[in-house]
Amino acid sequence: MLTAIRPTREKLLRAALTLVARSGFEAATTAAIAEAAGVAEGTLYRHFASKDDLLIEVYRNLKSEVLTAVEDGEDRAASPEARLKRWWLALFEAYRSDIEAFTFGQRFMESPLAQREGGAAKQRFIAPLAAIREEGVRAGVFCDLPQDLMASLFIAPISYLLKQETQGRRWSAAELEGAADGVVRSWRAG
Amino acid sequence: MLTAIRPTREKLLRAALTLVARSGFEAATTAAIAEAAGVAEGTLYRHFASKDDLLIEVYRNLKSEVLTAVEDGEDRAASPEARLKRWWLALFEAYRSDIEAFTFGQRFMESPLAQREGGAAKQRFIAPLAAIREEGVRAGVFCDLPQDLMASLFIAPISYLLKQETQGRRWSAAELEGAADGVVRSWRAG
DNA sequence: GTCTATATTTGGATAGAC
DNA sequence: GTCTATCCAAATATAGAC
Repeated sequence: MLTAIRPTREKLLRAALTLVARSGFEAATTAAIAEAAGVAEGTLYRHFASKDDLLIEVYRNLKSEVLTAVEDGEDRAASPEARLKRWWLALFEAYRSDIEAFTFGQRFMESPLAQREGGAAKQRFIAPLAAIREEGVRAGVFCDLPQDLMASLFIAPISYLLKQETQGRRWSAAELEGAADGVVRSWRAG
Repeated sequence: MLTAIRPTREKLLRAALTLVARSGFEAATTAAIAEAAGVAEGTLYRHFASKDDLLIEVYRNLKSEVLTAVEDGEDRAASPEARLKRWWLALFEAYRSDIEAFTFGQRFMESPLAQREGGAAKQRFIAPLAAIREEGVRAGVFCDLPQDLMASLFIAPISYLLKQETQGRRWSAAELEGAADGVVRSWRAG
């Protein structure tokens, strides 16, 4: 993410992301962001109207990146269960590949800025999942609970396992397989 | 929680909790906390050495309250699967009964203060869960994945579903039953 | 576009009267 | 124990030279 088309702007975005991920929102002052980006504090305001705008931009960028990475791996021919498992693993890997971005996202969502953002990105994540669920419910392999509940059973473990990776726990491929299988079972008709 | 043995102190603790839950960590300034508690700003420092100490105290109190509430409902005679489900529902209800405390906890854990707290409370949550898992693995009903992975599959949906309750989604008893059953299935041997 | 310097506000914390 | 008044540091944002 954050390609170098507009170098200073991208440096500021990545500096803010890194600061928040490593030291929390409190640490991401305009002075600290500018210093980490290697520019003067005043320069920040040539690229963003405010600090909040900068942080919201960071969040939108990273959501977009993760989504693009995940949408690639789809396989529409497979069974609902296989597709579910594959998508779970793909989403996990997408976040894991930029763990600082993941941590930023977690913190952003617990900040007051989250309300200003709106949550438009969320729907793009939900839609493909809803399609898999629908197909599985029709086939009788998935239980017929509300979509938002099923989505929570799917996404929550990703978030929790990644949080532990930020704290030093590294999940092996076999462990992730096991977790993905667990998530698939949690969706199964009783 | 926050009984009225030391009224001013408890008012400050609850004021801080409410402010963080409703408006985020940024909003919980010493001025705002004191005003919400109905005392002067200087008074805060008669009861706590610093603002951080106050917030850490809030967190420790709420963890302790939730744990006490949950430990009551244990039933050692039941099957591992039944105990797991019962404990999941009990933990959900314990947090739900003070949803502001839950939100505070989420935000606290994403703040730099989390590192200072240490996470001692976590072990008290894990231990009973580990016992249930052990028994189920021996009986061959649960799959044999690492304890921390199993714990994540268990706790993560609680956190996610509660977060949605803070945003207005109210889960019915039937939906929670369904979610709990899903969690139990996620633990089952493949 | 970027820098230096600075205006302005707000935050955490303390002093001292009551 | 509580309040009023205040100090000091830090944070956001702007002005103006280069």
